[in-house]
Amino acid sequence: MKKYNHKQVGVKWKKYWEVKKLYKTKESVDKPKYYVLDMFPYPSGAGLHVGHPKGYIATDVVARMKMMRGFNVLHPMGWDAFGLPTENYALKNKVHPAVATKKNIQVFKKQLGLLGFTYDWDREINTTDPNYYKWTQWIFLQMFKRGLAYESYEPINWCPSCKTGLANEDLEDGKCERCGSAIEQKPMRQWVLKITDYAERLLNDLNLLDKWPEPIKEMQRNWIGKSEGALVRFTVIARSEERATRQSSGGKIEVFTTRPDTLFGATYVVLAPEHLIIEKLKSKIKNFDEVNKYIRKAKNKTTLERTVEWEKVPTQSRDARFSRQIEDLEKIGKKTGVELKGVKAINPVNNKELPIFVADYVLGGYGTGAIMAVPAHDERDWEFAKKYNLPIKRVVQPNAVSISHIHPINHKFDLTQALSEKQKKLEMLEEIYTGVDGKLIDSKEFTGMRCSEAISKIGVKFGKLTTHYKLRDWVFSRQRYWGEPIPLVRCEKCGWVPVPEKYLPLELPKVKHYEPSGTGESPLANIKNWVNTKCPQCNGPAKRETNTMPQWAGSCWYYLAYVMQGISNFQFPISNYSEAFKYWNPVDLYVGGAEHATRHLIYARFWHKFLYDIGAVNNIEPFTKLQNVGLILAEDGRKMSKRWNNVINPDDVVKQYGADAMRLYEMFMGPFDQPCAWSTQGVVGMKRFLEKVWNLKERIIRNKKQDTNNTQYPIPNIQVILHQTTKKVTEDIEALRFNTAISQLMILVNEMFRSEVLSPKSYATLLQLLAPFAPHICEELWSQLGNKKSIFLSDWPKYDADKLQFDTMKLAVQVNGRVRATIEVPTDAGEEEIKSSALADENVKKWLENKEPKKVIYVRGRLVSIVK
RNA sequence: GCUCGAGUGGUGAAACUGGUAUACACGAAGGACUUAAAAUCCUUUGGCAGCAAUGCCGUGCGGGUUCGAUUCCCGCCUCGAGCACCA
Repeated sequence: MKKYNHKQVGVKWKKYWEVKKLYKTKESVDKPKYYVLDMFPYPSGAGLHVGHPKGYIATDVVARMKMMRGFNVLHPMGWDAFGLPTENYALKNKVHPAVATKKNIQVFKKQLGLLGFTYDWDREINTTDPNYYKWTQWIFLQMFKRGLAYESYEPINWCPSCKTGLANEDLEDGKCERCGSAIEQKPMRQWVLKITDYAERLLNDLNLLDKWPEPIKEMQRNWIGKSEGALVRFTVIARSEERATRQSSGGKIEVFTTRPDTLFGATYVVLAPEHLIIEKLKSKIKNFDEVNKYIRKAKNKTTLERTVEWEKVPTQSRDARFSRQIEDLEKIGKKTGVELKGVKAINPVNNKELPIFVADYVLGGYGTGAIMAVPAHDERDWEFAKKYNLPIKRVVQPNAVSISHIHPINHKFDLTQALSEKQKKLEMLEEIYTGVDGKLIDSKEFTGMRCSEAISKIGVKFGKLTTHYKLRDWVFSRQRYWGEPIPLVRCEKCGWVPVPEKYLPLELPKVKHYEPSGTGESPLANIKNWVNTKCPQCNGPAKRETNTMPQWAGSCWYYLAYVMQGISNFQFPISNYSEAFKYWNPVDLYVGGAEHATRHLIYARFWHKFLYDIGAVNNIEPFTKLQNVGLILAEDGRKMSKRWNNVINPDDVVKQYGADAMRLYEMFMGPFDQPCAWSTQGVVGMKRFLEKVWNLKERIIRNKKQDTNNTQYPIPNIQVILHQTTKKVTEDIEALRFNTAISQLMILVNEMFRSEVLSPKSYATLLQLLAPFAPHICEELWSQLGNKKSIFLSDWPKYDADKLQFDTMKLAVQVNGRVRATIEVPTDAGEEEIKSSALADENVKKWLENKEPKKVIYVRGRLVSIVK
């Protein structure tokens, strides 16, 4: 008997699959489709570590099973290759980014090739291929034509180290997500996509995604950040202490509030330090110098907060620079502000004059940058009012129910007393109520009205009901080289003119120098003969847009590109692909890291909805089911990184233990979406298991030669376990519970191992069930059984629901909730029969102490519980 | 601070809808084979007591509901993730 040689088996079958084109996806066959997609990798210079393929293995297991279950499966792979890392790498190593990209892709492809995936490489895509990005450009132009891409001069996030503008999504704690530098606000010209037009749909349609992880949906909801409220205008007057008359200042402050019902409780108004009205009121503000000084300090503080890397500074070893920064921050304090003396705001509900403050706790970038403060019903306003001794006025009386929620009630608790204590505290303004379960007090004609009703009534009467989102429009231009050129031309006569479709792709010019200029201009601006062009409309002199698209552009539609690849090589028009889109969309299963929750996954949903609106696709959500991959950590429990020198290369693992052992191990490690540390010992265990499967084959041969009578172990046992395993493996793979599927396969193999003999049929079934996880070895053993066709062309095993149980079953017998005996009864025994045999058990009798049981409960197939 | 998610052997982890907690694997210990080692195979492996049968304890902590709780309820602790003055 030949020993299992993973290397030989691996090479042999990879070649066979390639030659037979086994994984070539066919169009429009008479089968249901299944589209299973991985988040395509960014081919970096470092190559893959063992963590990367985890998701790919999972989709491969699903793809193989679906194939065997009769689906027409699309399981493609490609490269998301534009972006800063490659460009920076290229600059550092003095190679062109296109060259570096090509090389990196080769390495990645070779590494992936070792693992035996079912990718249809005929559909490979690459976002940096002009043939690909002409469509990225085309989609952008469609947005431009419909007013969804616009030019803006607003200040944006600027990373001084990467020398480019960034979208909100690209920030982490106010720092550049890529390099960690503090972000500056820099006013500059940029292209922006109106994603906010889709905010409501992006939010609502999350409800359709019942196969997405709840946390991801929650993150998107937070990111979109919808809040409903009202805009209310406060007139600003000039008021001097000497003169008792109001003087119009000409200014108005508009505030956004979600609680217009508390308008009667507003006791002051607060502006963000960035608010423009402050400058306008300059002449009316008596303490303008003080205010101005404060504003500078506040802005400084924001920068400081962004610069200090709290989490990276251990308390013991803060260096002088950090200590100083932190000290400065602490000196400035938490919520601070300054009153604008000489001006007041008029509350529209009661004509009262309210003081106006500028304070750091109001953000310039949200709402209108101004708020009305209701300290009695808002935590932050309350804090501020306490600190600066400002008046607090209650206008909401909470319901008794909501009071009792504040104080947890237990049995020894006197509710009436608690209520009155709570009431006292509220009245003394020692505590506040911020909820909406209550009625208005002291609010003129609205007194007595429920908060929820008053929100709209007061909102409509004194302001305008509106909805606000945290989501900002997507800053879509980058001042860097390695990205898709934005296909627009600036003509003095015609303005911005799109590059006509027939001239797409607008190719990225090949240049020697592509360093970022840092001036806010893209490096493309220096290439005169590229920049200077003719207007497509009037043929007059014109200049090209020199900014490029952000890294996320190409991944917004790539799942459609794989489908297009099956039809023709990216030919216009889009209608060429309608049929194919109709067949393959949406993606049935999408697997990837959770870090994409608020970027790629929002952007792609946005683009897809847009493509739906222009009739390019006919469904409104691109991904039916989303599954997150849990990170694989290094053996030491840290993230795998060059820095820690703990990276494990999949090539080495494959070489030593084989692709099948590695695949099996990564699926067995633990729940798929949980992070887990790598263990080389674990891989060894999987190799042992595969050897066991290999050696089992011997028992079939022996069966042919020898008499089957002399066996202690009845074969029917294997039959039952085989049916159980078929059921469990099928269900578990569908639900992506790979670890328990594999453990069930191990149970089956252990059982087969205990048996002297094995029928070829049982063995074949085992191989089929194991094949999605360990394709090479199963294919080999399958062919050794005499099969001429690939195991993946065979039909997935079916189980018989009647054969899932043994003839007898073991039941636990509990007396007063404790297991005191185990009885064995025929599986088809009736309830009475089982109860009496439980009561007849010696041990049960002992624990019953000859008393009559009060109650006997039988739980089907589980246990008998006797109450003494 | 707020919102989720999670705490089970030496380790990764199982457990259907409230029904025998620790499946499966790793590691460890002992044994067989071997000149020896590796590999392989067999046995043991939650804790305590006991020769054993068996008993008691045990799923982060404290309570509760139940014949029965890892699972449900209340309160707390720890860890992880996300958001972080969003009016």
